[in-house]
Amino acid sequence: MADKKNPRPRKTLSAKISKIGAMADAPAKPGAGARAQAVYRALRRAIVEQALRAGAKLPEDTLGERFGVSRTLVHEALTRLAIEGLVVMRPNRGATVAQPTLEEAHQAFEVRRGLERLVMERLTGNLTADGLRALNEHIGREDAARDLGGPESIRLAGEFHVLLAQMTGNALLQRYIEEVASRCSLILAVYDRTHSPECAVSEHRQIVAALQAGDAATAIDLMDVHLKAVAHRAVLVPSPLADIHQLLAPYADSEGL
Amino acid sequence: MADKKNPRPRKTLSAKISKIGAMADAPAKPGAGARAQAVYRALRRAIVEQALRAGAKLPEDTLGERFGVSRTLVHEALTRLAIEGLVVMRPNRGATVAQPTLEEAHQAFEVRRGLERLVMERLTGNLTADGLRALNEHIGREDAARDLGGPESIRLAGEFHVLLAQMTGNALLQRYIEEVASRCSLILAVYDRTHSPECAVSEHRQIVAALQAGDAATAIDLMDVHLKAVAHRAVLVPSPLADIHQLLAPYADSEGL
DNA sequence: GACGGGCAGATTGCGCACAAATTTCAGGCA
DNA sequence: TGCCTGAAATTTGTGCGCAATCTGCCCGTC
Repeated sequence: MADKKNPRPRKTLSAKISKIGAMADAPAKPGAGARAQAVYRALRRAIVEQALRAGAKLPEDTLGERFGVSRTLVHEALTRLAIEGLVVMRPNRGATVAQPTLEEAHQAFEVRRGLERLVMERLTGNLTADGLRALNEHIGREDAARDLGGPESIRLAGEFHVLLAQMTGNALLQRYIEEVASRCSLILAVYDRTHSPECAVSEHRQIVAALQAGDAATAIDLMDVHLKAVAHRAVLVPSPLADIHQLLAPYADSEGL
Repeated sequence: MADKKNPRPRKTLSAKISKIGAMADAPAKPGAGARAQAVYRALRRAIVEQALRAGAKLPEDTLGERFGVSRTLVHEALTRLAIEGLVVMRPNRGATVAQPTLEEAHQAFEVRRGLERLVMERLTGNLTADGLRALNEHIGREDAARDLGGPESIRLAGEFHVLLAQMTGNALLQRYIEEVASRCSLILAVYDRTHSPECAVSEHRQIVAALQAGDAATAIDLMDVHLKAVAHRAVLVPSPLADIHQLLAPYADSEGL
């Protein structure tokens, strides 16, 4: 009632904010700029855990509706994922979950080896008691998730490496490891149907042991072997459906297409 | 359109778009999504060449006005630069050119050493004749720009490393090198008042020579020494800010904005 | 004269709408 | 039957505006 200057039907969107905040790790705070981040994290996890398969379409409208935000924020989240290589955005054609080629897979693992080597060098003999406990705890979770099947265990395996990177105290290194680990997870999702987390977990144990022992050379070597093993498994078992582009490459080339 | 039996009624436009996206200096017609990219590149160059000093404010309105685009696109460009660490965006407070701390500087150079080592490993003994010529050509340009002073020569020094990364054929590695090299350029802009490109150029020469000779160990070592030498000059130096419109004029022109 | 409230200007956060480009689909013509 | 054509339906590109937030300034009070 009161004055006519008081038409205030704005404010209508606050309710949805808390929903977004709840699904990510942000509290029920109406923080500015936090919602795009939340969408970004949600999508990233969905991709890494294969809830969104490689090649899946990601229409901004649909996602915005689902998350309760406008296309603006979805677009920002997608842009970010595109920069990280988890999704591809083609002009006027929309975004889809990326389908890394075999070559891209090799490149990702190559870069990853270089970065993880830095982590090993940095961490050897520098593990705190807290850090060591956190690592063992995480490995325990990996162990527990081993029977739960692929998605969860793929994510945990990646997070082990992120945890290591975190302990270096090098924020940039951590970011790069996060990024390349996500990408590698996607690659495994595409190329490695029979992900066998058992060996990965035991390899993680060995790496931690070498770090604890202060044996840099062994730690680096173990990490290298570990990553090569993971990459090798993936390459050996290509999924025909997802790999169709790669399979047809020579035939397309031979016809000049 | 009579005799030509080209079966691509729908391919025409997409081909045109990708062409526009591919060319780096065509100010004529803006393609989809290309304008945000142009703003991004203009700002990135402006920062790397120190036209925009560390700490400078970057209001979306002002930049949009200067580049002739709306805040939407400026915001996208700034977001990207923020992800790369060249600018800082604080909620509701706007974006500024990043001011890396000494610790961040060390971290950046540490990661960079790891990445550049990968490049050296990859390139040793694998330089093509074309590649070698391109490298020498570039070094020639660095030489020529040596007398022209700071900005140009800082940019060229960074691009030398990008050129090397490009030759590995590893797109991800190239992207990371571009990113970390930009950041290092900003760091040098902040901490290194007496940038002496002379030694850098001669070091670049030595690196190419080692690569050509196929001497991996030497190449890696040279690169390591080179980066450590560059990083070693860390002296704090405050500097005033200047008018954004004028500073950005050449960068806007070069992108056709 | 210093401190605190708050008012005004400057900027960002973000939803929204219109235009352009793409894909889909229905009908028409060899 | 099948390809070509074109219009409708989707979906992205991007400018725009309002509300919220932040900052600086002015002023009343102790």
